[in-house]
Amino acid sequence: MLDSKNLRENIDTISSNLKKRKFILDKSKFLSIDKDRKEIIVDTENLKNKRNVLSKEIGILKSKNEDAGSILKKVEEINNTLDLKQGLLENAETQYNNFLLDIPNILDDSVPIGNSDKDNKVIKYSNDKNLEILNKNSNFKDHSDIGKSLKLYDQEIAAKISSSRFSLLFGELASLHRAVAQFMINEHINHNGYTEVNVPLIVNSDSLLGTGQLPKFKDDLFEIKNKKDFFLIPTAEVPLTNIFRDIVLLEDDLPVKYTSLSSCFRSEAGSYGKDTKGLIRQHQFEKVELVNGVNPSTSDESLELLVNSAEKILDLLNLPYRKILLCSGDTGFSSSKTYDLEVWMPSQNSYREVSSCSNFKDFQSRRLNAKYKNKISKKKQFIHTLNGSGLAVGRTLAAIIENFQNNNGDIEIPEILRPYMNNSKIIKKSS
RNA sequence: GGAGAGGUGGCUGAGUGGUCGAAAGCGGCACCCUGCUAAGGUGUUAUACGGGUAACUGUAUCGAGGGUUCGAAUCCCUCUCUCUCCGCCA
Repeated sequence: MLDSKNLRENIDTISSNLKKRKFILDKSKFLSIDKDRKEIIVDTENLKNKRNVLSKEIGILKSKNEDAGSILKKVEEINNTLDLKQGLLENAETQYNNFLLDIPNILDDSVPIGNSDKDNKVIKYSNDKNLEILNKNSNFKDHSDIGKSLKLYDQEIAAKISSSRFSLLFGELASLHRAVAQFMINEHINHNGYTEVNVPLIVNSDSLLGTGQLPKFKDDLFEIKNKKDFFLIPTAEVPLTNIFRDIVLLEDDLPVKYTSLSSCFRSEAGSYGKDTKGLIRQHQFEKVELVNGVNPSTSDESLELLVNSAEKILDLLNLPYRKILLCSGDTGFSSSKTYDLEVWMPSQNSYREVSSCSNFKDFQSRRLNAKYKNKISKKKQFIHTLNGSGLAVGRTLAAIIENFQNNNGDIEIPEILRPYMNNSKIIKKSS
């Protein structure tokens, strides 16, 4: 949510900024909504003031045992008009709030202008030497076929147990999955300054409103039916970021950096027929999430650090990937600037997103009411929040399987993961 | 799941219908004192939004939402969270 004061005072600048992401701000509508609301507020406040003054007089008269009849009548009149105004006020407030909630975040100046993902800017390609080796593999298969032929992956049984878009991993592939997750979160804890948090996987609607999944993106969520106001988390961003909701941090405590390995649940409504094979698009998947609450003066640097932490995982796994700066048209609603990391998926001959790192500035913290106390001004100010995946575990596993497959269908275990796999080097078909 | 108790300012804790945004203490801040010295004194100290150059001033907020009333921290209803006991349980 944008700062309404800022919007009022800089409406032209903000409007042209939002235009970059194809959002047309109805300036005159905002100004009139804003003005109407204010007039009604001033109006009702004045009436309330009158009532308060008169009520006090009544109290004084009554304590002296004097008659307060005439004043009572006046107050009654005031209350009647106040009742009428109340409806108007509520109406004006809803209009005002809805208008503000529908406005996306202001884009950072460094975000390239563009319409779609085609206009995203590639910052760099990494580890691309693997690419050549892979292209020479004549028996090349996708990760789900490799898993199946090793008898370590099954989607059909998962469909029986649950439904489509679920998977079962067996044996060493299950272990490898766990190893990937362990490795990732350990990196962030041990080398990137993160505090591990174990979070609730079920959250209430307030939390989802705070991070922006609600009200706009309800269809993407799993809602728990028999328990009202319960949802499965689509990402650990929700519980982690909501740690900051309604609290005031000390400036010296910033930045606060939390990480969590959690399951994530997404309904994937509207993606029928897309990525039906394999681990790419599942209703349930694991992800290591990184969340920062920072001093507003340092959030630009924090975003770079955050994306570097995620990149390092791919580097250490020696997976080919590219780093992308999303263009104005592709940057998410709440984000002011977003980097994506995309890992090379040879079977699809394309790069697939494994991480998305965003700086929300004060857009989320305003909704969350997440503040810190400024040491100099002693004022409470909104923190800046950031988050990023570090990384999506299932997709990373798929990328490992595909990029580290051998001609004979075995999977080589990336060196950095071997300590997590009893030092074995390879996953072979058991005969 | 059953029974009970309770949610008041940074903290502790008064306040059961009327000059209560809220006593007192602690803590914080400012100044003063400097032979009561790991002390003493005085003052000050919530947040959000609005009006005013400013002094100042208005409205709202005592877990949340609704209700009663001219007037609610205080009465009624619903919800929620915490604590204690019992049951169940990984």
